[in-house]
Amino acid sequence: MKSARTTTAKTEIQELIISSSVALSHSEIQKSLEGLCDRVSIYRVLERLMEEGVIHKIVNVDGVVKNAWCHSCSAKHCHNHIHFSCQKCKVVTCLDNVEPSFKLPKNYKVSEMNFTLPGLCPQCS
Amino acid sequence: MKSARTTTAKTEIQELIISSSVALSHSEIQKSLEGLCDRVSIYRVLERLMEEGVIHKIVNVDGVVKNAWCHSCSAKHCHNHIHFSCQKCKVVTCLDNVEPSFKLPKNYKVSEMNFTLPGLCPQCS
DNA sequence: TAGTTAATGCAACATTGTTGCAAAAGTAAT
DNA sequence: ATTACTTTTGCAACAATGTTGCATTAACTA
Ligand SMILES: [Mn+2]
Ligand SMILES: [Mn+2]
Ligand SMILES: [Zn+2]
Ligand SMILES: [Zn+2]
Repeated sequence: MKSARTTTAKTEIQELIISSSVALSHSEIQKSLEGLCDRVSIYRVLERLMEEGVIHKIVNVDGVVKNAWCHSCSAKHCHNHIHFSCQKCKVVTCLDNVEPSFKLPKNYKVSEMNFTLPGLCPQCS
Repeated sequence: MKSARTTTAKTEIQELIISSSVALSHSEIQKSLEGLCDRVSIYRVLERLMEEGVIHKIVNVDGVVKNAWCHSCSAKHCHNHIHFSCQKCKVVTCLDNVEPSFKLPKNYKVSEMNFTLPGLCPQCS
């Protein structure tokens, strides 16, 4: 019965992600924290937040992993919304209410969805 | 006016990707080639094939980059089809004729599409 | 066949992420 | 407040992936 503990690192990282309007990468989080904790700890806190189901990861087209707070998924932890990835300002945004529809061939069992659209965001276009 | 040259490495890698029914990662290609060329050369050949517009990259949910031959995009180099990523056998497949539809907010200019669905493929489910 | 230059091999490096283990810190009971 | 217990952290070391510079090799052209 291991119980989670409230630490400065976890609180700070959590607040950072909650208050951010865009998804954050590990390196972006590290810069914001300014040496508050080790880089390994950031990975472990993110891992913990994932297990708690309060954040989700977005693997960008360039391979950079971004972390975003789960705003839309309340009861069941799902995120089948689209992510927009601006090629100019490098910002990744959750388009929480844009959910694509498609028809899959038989016998494919989907467990998750990962949609990322590179392009130009409203600010940059 | 630099002109491309036909080399063993390029020919081999190209044939490997063409004849494969699934998308291939760098390490998978390297294993198949059995020391035919340096790993850096593989990266450079893949880069070249990308520029030629004959292959496309798929960034998997686990961050692994897979390379696939462009079968569906003939004239214009586009790949707005879905990719299925089996969590059991780790295979990534292009579902060339599954194209999702969605409605984006104004002022977003999409240049590419990236759809990946993790789950269980027909063989594994 | 010789000259030109694209492509390669090699070493060195950067970035991202993982693991083991001892030290530190959070939590609850005394 | 002190103690005991266990989670979380810091550090070092490592692995995987990708990039760059430069000398050498090899493909194409004349
Ligand atoms: Mn999202
Ligand atoms: Mn594809
Ligand atoms: Zn932008
Ligand atoms: Zn499978």
